[in-house]
Amino acid sequence: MFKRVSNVANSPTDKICETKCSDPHSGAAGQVVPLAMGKAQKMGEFFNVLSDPTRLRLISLLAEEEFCVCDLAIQLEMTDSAISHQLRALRAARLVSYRKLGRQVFYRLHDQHVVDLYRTVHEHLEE
Amino acid sequence: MFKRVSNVANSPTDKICETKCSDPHSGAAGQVVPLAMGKAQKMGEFFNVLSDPTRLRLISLLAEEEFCVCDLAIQLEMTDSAISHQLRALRAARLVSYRKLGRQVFYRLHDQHVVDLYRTVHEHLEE
DNA sequence: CGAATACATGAACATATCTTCAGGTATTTG
DNA sequence: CAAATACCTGAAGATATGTTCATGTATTCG
Repeated sequence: MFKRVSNVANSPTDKICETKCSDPHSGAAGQVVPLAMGKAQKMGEFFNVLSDPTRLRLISLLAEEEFCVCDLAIQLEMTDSAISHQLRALRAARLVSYRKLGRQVFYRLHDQHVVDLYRTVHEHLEE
Repeated sequence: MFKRVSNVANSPTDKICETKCSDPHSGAAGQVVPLAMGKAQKMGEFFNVLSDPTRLRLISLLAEEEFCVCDLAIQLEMTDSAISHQLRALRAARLVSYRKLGRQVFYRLHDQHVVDLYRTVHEHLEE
């Protein structure tokens, strides 16, 4: 009993609060397993892309229509470079697509799913 | 024409790419306004809380049932302190509620909305 | 072709973030 | 009451992040 099962990271002095899940390996009833590390990492990275104000403002514009980098920079009153860096992050997360037209690059949201998520949270915070 | 309207932050040498939004103040047709700075900040903070793997794993557990701090620490194989710090962040964001029972504190998700958002994104990343 | 424009990129710097460590409070138990 | 337990908190250190600056590439135009 009270085995901590190689709980390496825990405090030096093992404590005893076995409310309902003392030994995860005892095939008890309420088997609740946390999200796996890898998936938690991926999911965190996804939310992290949405955690920057500049990127959210870009998304708010692209939710309306397509824009080239320069216009985005003008509307947000930031340098082309800063915008380009952030668009790079949005591209890496596959949240935006783009098409080249001459020397301009027009960005748009990759799919409706992003817009839905954005609007859902936007409304949720309007309280 | 070509007024940049106090575009202080932009590059030193003003450039000229007036695709469709040169002067936001000219009451033109496609009036697209970015998300306000303040709201973008708030929204970013919200997503930021969900951008940490540990907090997401906590949410994944609390989506199933109520847990005390110690049990959460055991399941995630982390120190009570680390968990407590993260629960503090989740509390500040009003994502979790808690009730004290003796010397234990049981946490639960504040409302179903969080669970919905978590599950939506979770499924979205399962591709 | 050469200059200007539109965009991308790497390095650097300042700032933010997360875990650990060392304590501190409150409740329970012997 | 004293010790142990459950949890909280501030400071510190390592790491991650975002903007700026300087530069590079590609396209257009004179």
